[in-house]
Amino acid sequence: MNDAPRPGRADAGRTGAGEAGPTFAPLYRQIRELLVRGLQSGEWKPGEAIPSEVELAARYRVSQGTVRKAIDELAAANLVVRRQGRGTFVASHREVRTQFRFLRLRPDDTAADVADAAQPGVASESGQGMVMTSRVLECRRLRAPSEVARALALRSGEAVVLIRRILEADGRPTVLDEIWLPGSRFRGLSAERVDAWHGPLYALFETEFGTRMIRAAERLKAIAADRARARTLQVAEGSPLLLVERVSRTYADQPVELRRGYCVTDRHHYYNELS
Amino acid sequence: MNDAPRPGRADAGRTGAGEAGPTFAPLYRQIRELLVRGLQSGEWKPGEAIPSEVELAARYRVSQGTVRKAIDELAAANLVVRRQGRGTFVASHREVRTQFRFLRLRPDDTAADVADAAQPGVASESGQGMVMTSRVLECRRLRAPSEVARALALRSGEAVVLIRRILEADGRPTVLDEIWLPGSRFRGLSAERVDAWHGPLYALFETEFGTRMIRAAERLKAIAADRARARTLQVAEGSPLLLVERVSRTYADQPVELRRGYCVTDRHHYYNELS
DNA sequence: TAGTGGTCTAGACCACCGT
DNA sequence: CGGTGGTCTAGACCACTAA
Repeated sequence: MNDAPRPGRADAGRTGAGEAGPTFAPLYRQIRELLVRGLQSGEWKPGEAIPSEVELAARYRVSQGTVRKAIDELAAANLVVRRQGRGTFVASHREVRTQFRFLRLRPDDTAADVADAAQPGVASESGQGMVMTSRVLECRRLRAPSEVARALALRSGEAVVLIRRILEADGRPTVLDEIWLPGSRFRGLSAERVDAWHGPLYALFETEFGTRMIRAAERLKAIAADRARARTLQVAEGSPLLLVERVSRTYADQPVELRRGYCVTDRHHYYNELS
Repeated sequence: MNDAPRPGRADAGRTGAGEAGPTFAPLYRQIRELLVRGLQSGEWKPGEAIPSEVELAARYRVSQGTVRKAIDELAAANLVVRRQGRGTFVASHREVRTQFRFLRLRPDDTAADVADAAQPGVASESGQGMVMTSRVLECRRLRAPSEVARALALRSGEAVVLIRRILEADGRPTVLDEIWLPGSRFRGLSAERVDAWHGPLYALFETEFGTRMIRAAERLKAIAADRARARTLQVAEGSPLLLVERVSRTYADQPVELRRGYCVTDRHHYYNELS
């Protein structure tokens, strides 16, 4: 990162210094991006430890404090998990801590939620009993409809995979998921493969297809169940359903999943915390 | 915070050291709590600057770095806003930056949202045109129903204020809000007062009643419009509505608002980002 | 015991802001 | 210009974990 004893200059050795590009980022942000590149390239895989702070400081010729600040941001973005005395690990959807991060639907009874939620971020972790069983209705490959192509940043007509599945809670159909994935990333994906997998879908994607979902944006609407979906969810036609439309992204903000979840919210609700 | 030259001891001068209480927090966390107390007590009011980092460091006999880390956490929790070269300011619902923080309903057309959202937190700030006009239907005082009392941590039967209002977008009724507030905190609140106020409701609460909403938890459901609400919202009875139930809290996690918003989501959606 | 992340300090310099 | 937050460093010590 720097070559000689540096007199505290904040921008020594900046990438692209002096060029027309965007304003230059501080050192710790450059380090952060280098680390992200390491994660993206698979240099360090989910569940594994990244090098220690001192080692990274030596590698990049930077103080430990600077590396620390870089890692702090990665931890805040849930790309990495710190464990005192052990090291810093690449986040994985296989771990219990993180696997409920993208699952906001909860059973109503949960005494937690609105009631307590004394600790800002911690309350969400208590969501345990959420054992919904998945049943795949179909999994087929087709050409992307234009609106799916747009969401996934594909050319219209490119190959995509469509998974339709039901999530059941206590034997009751609760969520109908329609999941669109880019065909190129998910070659061998099949209904059997999904059904055989025990655990979160994102863990399957991460382990078997090397695609880690990093963040997502959701739009929620209340809609009336059409005939087909009402039937599938075993509710009356016209019943109110919560539609959760999600676009998930991996490193470099590349969209890799479009998901529409149609949720029966008689016994469940979507939980969110604002701050 | 400490008395003499301290040899790097991490827990010198801890509050309650040696007692049975919870495990002791690091220095910067104690400082953070002191600052929160200052905010809570009104020592520094919304919009005002808090003392500079060096001044606080001197006051608490701590290094600037420790104060900095404390303030970092307050900034992360949106209690405070840093402005380089100017100072650190108490967050206020009167400011444009923060006033859309608790408003997740957006018009569908928004080209942003799911489509781009290139920067995690930044995308949300673009929500500008959200100019919905408020019309108060009623504002009355009554005894808290048990379930409202529970949410607001009041004794059942204590005085509460109920505000019912309509939010209109482009002249169309879009949200029906039922807002419950503890009577004790909101003495002079009336329909006229709310109607006369231009700007976010939370800005009114903050400025006129000294109650700042810090964070909130929401539960969302899709429900069918009953006769009364359908009429108010000018939709067909049985139409799907997005019910957003929110409990807002102020300092010390005290609940001070229970709000139920019934949203027509034909032209709008609830937006959320996961990470 | 050795290695890791976590805390705290002290001091330097920078970028930005208002006067 | 002086003051503020922002970056970076170097070094000390702590708490925790695993061997």
